[in-house]
Amino acid sequence: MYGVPGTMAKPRINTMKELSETIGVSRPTLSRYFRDPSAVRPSTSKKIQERLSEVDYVYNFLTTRQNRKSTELIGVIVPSYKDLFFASLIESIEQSARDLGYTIITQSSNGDTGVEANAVRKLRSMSVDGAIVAPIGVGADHDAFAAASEDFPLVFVDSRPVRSMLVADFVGTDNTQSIGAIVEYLCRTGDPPVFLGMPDLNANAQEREDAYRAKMLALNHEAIAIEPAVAGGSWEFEAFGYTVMDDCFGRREFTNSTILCANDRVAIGAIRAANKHGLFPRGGIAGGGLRIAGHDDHPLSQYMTPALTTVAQDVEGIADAAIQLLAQRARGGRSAEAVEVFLDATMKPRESA
Amino acid sequence: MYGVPGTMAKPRINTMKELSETIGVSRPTLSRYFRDPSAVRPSTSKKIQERLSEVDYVYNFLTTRQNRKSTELIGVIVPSYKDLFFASLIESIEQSARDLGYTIITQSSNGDTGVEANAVRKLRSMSVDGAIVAPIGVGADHDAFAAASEDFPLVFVDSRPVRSMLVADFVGTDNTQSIGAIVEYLCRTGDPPVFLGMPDLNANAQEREDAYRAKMLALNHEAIAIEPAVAGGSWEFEAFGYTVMDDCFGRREFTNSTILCANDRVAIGAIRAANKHGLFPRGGIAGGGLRIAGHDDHPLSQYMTPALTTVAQDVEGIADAAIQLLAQRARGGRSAEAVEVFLDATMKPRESA
DNA sequence: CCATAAACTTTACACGCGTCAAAATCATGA
DNA sequence: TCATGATTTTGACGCGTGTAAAGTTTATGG
Repeated sequence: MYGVPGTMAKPRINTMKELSETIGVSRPTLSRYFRDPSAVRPSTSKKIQERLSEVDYVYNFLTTRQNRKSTELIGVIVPSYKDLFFASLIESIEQSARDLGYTIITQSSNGDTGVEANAVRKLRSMSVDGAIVAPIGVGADHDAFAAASEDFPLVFVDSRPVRSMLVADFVGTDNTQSIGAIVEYLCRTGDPPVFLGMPDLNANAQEREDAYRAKMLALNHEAIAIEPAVAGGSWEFEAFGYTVMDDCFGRREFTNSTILCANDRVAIGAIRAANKHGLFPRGGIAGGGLRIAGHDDHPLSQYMTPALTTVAQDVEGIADAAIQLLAQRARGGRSAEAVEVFLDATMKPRESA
Repeated sequence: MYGVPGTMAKPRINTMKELSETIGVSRPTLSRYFRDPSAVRPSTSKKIQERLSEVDYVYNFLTTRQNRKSTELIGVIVPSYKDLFFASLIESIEQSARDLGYTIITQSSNGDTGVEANAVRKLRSMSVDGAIVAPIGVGADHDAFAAASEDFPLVFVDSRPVRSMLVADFVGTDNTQSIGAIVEYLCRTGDPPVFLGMPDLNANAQEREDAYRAKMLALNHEAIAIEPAVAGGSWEFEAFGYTVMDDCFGRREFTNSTILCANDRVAIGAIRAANKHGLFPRGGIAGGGLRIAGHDDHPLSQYMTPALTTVAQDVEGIADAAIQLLAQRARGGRSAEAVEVFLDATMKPRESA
């Protein structure tokens, strides 16, 4: 089937043994060539290379990985694909990994700790060299992670596993710095902000609120957290932000405030609520009354109206640091001490605050 | 490292042989048990199950797949993770696949045909049972796909491969129906729309414009496509939509038109441009003048201001149909004829038009 | 042309599991 | 208790590749 007009297919070679016969070198030599082309004599290397281009040979991924001491596989688990922050993270991880010759196995835990545990188990069964996990946090399967960390290095990103889970590497944004920066900015440019948290699904929820309170205290302002009228157990952050603020604005509360949201997706929902209530009159530009700010620099935040003022996480930096750390651990090059890498976020002042 | 306080780890079992010894059954019996627990005597099944819960055994994924006739691996290739349409698609695919016992290998081609070809090659090396590909289209590596389709069934989703590439299965939205529906809606509720295309990166670009022209013709209206002032070679659709319309609106063109965008991401950029120019005065709600509509029902489209009127693709339906089709092909249950499944999209009238 | 080292070939075993055939054991009913 | 059939065990081979040891060929320098 699948007729391919106009091209004649190269002869298909299925195994390395077969290939070695048609190419005229021994199988071990081929094996060495694939591991490192410069490990064989230049004339041989050239010969292999030439014949290789004339046939259609694909190495057997499964078998090679089984027999290598290292599978060069790295697992990635995120709570959701449908979150552009995680999507950006995966894209960066895939690129950084490609450069180092790693293959990425991505899985979504779908915000479900059971699915997350299964994903971790699958990574164990695949003998990955390491895993990068953006954890769910609340209700995580302690044992699954503990067992996995016996098998391979584990680097948490975005948010740290909840307290007392296990001591492991972490790469992420320093919430104290990032929230501190935007609180400072907001206080400097207008009213001190109130805080709209995110659903309590991972450590960032608490950390960012704590960072907000600390900075407000340091700046001698009263910290005020908006009490959500709805239970926030879901990862639908926009809906959360919208519902909570629609409720507030409906009661004419916070309609003239500066609102710092725990992340951009919540902020996008909040902006939507504000626009519904007509609270950004000047063509969408904040004008001294209501202001809304976020956290993360979500790819669409600049397309909101008003364009969302936020702090940008260094996604590429996080991805790169996580991969590097994993690679070092895999080579046994790091101390046994858990490493925590905190990257700075940078202010993105735009229209909304 | 990674001290785990308070829990005593179960004894680690590495191989099936080891497991069979500690459990007291033979290895082949275990193998049969894992394939189908009901294939062994109930008493044996129970015994295995009990002992299994007392130890920490993970099967070797790599080895099992190597030896099975079917790897139960399905590859997925998308042009980008940072596009919520594809992200939704992947999430749905992963779920549908999970139900059928498949493991998904996801890769992003990053809008690069070279990367796409490599991804296809990797899937071949992994001996996947099949692959679901949202193709780039323009400049695709014909040979890579042709070779792959010799190895395993290939289902294209979202957009069909460019003409003459190869005859393969397709699952996606019927652009004629979806564009037709929204053109009809727009004509019925206001001015007939002009069309703002998407960068010419896959078949949808041309198909949707064709569908627009056909429907306009059928409705006896003049078809007008906005000529983009910028070259649109990138997947940054929001930037494309914003730049093109910012340019138009700056010249006071189309400021009072109904604009149908080829997809929501373009529309989001266009809305941003409109808001920048103050073209949605009534608190963001379209009021008979400028109207903007999209295509896809991007997860954030309802949070735009004005909320984006669009047509929703049946993402779950696409994912499910693709997996089902692949599963049937893998079992050899389908004819050799290429199958094309077209799903209907549903109108999502909101505020923007 | 020969000594020497580098590169190669040959041969062999390993990895962990699927799978098959033959032998041994078990459960069931008469 | 025994015959019978179902289940399990034993032993073996296969998958495609990594890898090591031992022997053979090739390149290099004198």
